[in-house]
Amino acid sequence: MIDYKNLSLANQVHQVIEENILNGVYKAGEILSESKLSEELGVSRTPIREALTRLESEKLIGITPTGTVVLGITDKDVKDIFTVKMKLEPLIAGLAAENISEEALVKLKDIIDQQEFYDSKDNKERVRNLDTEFHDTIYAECGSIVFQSILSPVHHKLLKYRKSSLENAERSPHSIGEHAGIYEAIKNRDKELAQKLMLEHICHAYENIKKGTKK
Amino acid sequence: MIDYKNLSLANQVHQVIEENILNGVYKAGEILSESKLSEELGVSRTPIREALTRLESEKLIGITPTGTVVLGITDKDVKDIFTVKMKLEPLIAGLAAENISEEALVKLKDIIDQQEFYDSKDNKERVRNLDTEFHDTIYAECGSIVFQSILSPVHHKLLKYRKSSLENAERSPHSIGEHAGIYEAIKNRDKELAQKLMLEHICHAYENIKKGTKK
DNA sequence: GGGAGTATACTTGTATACAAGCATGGTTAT
DNA sequence: ATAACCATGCTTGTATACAAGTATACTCCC
Repeated sequence: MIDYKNLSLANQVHQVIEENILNGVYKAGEILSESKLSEELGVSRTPIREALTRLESEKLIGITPTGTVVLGITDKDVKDIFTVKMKLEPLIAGLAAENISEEALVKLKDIIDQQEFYDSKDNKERVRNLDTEFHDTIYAECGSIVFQSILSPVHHKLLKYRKSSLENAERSPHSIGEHAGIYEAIKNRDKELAQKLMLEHICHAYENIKKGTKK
Repeated sequence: MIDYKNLSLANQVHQVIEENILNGVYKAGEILSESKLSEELGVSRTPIREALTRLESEKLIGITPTGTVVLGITDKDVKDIFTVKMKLEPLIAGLAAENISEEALVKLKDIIDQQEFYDSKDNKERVRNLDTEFHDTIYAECGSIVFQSILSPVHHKLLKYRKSSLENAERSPHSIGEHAGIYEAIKNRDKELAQKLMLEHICHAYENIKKGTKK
């Protein structure tokens, strides 16, 4: 399977703008102009528009004939996202335990190993990106395009909040340990355990985020 | 709130292509060409591309540098969609019972009245479109952009299957009756009842669809 | 006849030019 | 001074031209 993502300017633009929104560089309420983005990023309006179109379907921005406004995500959105994750993601973990391929198992193990490595090097950003990769891999291997298409964008939106959570020095090793547990359960094809551990993993992540946003 | 949907060619194109995919006019595996769509629909490639970009994020098509392939939805997707709906939509109904505005209540009532009217006129298509409007209104009124953005596209994907279900002569009045029950519960701000009735409504719809696809 | 190489006709991806609408600010007239 | 009107510069929306890559089919050579 060829990964075309690296080839397209529009995809790169999408990632950049998405990250800027989630990290607060483009703040909620701010007006984005296609022309300005075009100049800033050094590409024409066409790939910019394509990226904006996708960001709109993710509800991160709102496009009107008179301007494009940043919506971003609120604390309430985060709460709702975790509600969705708690309801659906254990199911996914169970499905993955049934359907995952051997290559994907190797990939999951590799992600966990890398997470441990970069955590020991205190490279938070890599750990965070690998967290996304871990969950995305499970989404991709559950065998359901419906669940994948719902959870993948939803999980991505937690970027900023995962950032504050995983930068909590205590949370990071716990999270990686939980990943390892989930991996083992999936590897052993233990559907029930995978579901249980995934639910706990999400609950812990949410509790940690709540702690982080309150202080 | 102004509805800009009617103004844009790209939105119209999106609707047309989406409908053609869901209704099987464009079959799974078929290759769509931007140029051909452009000629067929009488617009330039630009709005076509915008529509295809959105359809890709809905996972109804897959875009590669060598062509655009129709993915459509399978029976398994429908099963997964109902799993998602059963998990999330009762929550939404409960939230709507808490948050819905008076105008939206009037709108829901009006939708139900129209459904009864068009059902008596045997206008299945209008009944079906009103079903979408009923659920979309509840999504919009639950006060959560996250839930709305997940459930709205997911519900839309059932178009073809809703078609076969609601064209079942017996299901249609039942469905409308269930809508009325949900409306009453939301109007009375009875959260628990709204949740319960919504779950039942979805279960019935799914059972009916299963019956329809098996024969 | 079969195989290799090339040309052609597609595909998506990108850039740019043009159109229409709106908001804002300046200017002019009262 | 104030109000109305007009022009200017923005916005998104659309069309079109060009670029790069690929698959296929045809032709030529062996």
